[in-house]
Amino acid sequence: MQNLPIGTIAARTGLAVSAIRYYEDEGLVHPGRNAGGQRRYERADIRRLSFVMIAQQLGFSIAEIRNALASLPEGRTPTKSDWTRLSEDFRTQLDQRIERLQNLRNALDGCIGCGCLSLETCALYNPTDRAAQKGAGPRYLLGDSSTQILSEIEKE
Amino acid sequence: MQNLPIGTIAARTGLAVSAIRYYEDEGLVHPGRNAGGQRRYERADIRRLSFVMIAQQLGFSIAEIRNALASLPEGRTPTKSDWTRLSEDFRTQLDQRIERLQNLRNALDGCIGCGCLSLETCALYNPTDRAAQKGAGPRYLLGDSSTQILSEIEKE
DNA sequence: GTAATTCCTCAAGTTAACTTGAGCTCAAGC
DNA sequence: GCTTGAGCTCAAGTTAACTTGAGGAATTAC
Repeated sequence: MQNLPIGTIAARTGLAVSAIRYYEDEGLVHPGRNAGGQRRYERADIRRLSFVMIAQQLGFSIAEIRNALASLPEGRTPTKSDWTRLSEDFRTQLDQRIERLQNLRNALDGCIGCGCLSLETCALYNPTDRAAQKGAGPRYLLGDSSTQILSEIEKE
Repeated sequence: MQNLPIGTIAARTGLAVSAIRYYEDEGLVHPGRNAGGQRRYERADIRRLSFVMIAQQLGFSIAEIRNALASLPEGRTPTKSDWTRLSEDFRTQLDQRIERLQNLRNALDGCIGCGCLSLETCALYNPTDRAAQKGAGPRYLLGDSSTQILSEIEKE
């Protein structure tokens, strides 16, 4: 339970040995060492690494995953409630991603989908109530970094 | 309509000039050249590049976007129905992504969320009806490449 | 007890998606 | 008509997330 070598972890997670070592460099796992200096993992690390893989699939970066994993205890094997807490935060982020994708899909349906990209009334340009936005200017679906995409689509 | 320089395109899309040139190398736009050898874009290219930006936001790779754009005509300005066709395919892919995220969220709710990662009945392991899966083995939520994640979660 | 595995470190390479810089040419303004 | 801001090309650098390789040590198997 306290002494699994890296090859075993690799076999059981499907990760490459090099990837597991990389994750250690990135602070996602913290295996111990045996007398000969080889890494020794606990069973809990398999779950930890599985979480990393799932999160990666969902498009989270290693930095974000490290952040999420920070809520797990290092000294002891995580309990159910440790995992629950972690996955609640994680779920919140997931929900946001899903919502964003859905908003975009809906907007695309009404905008690119109808070929109307150039219209003033384009849903991508003004998802909510246009009249209500005076001083601050319009808010966009894609977030701040993409503001210009949409205002430019409108101009065309 | 036929002679916008790259700086104008950059200003109107919010893309960096270097990014626009990069997209040309990647085959996403095909501007003409003027007598002096400078790139000259059409208005339609702004929409084309806007589409690239939106697709990027949605997590599509340049290769995927190039593929999607392949359904647009090169010789003439795309019509409404050209865009409609493109965005229908695109929407299908979007729908799949959203569905996948939702499946995962639901599975996480019932699995990592409850701390049950080790259970035989784990939703991540067997999202549908386990009894119905005999010869082919279980199907997983994360897709083929992640098969091992989930079977290993179950073992733990 | 030795041969075959497995593991270790550290440096360098890889892919995607761009940016930066050098050195040089075009074009637009006054 | 020349100065100055755009553009051009091509090579090299950048970040994320890893992989590959070299050279050597620890384990395991028989």
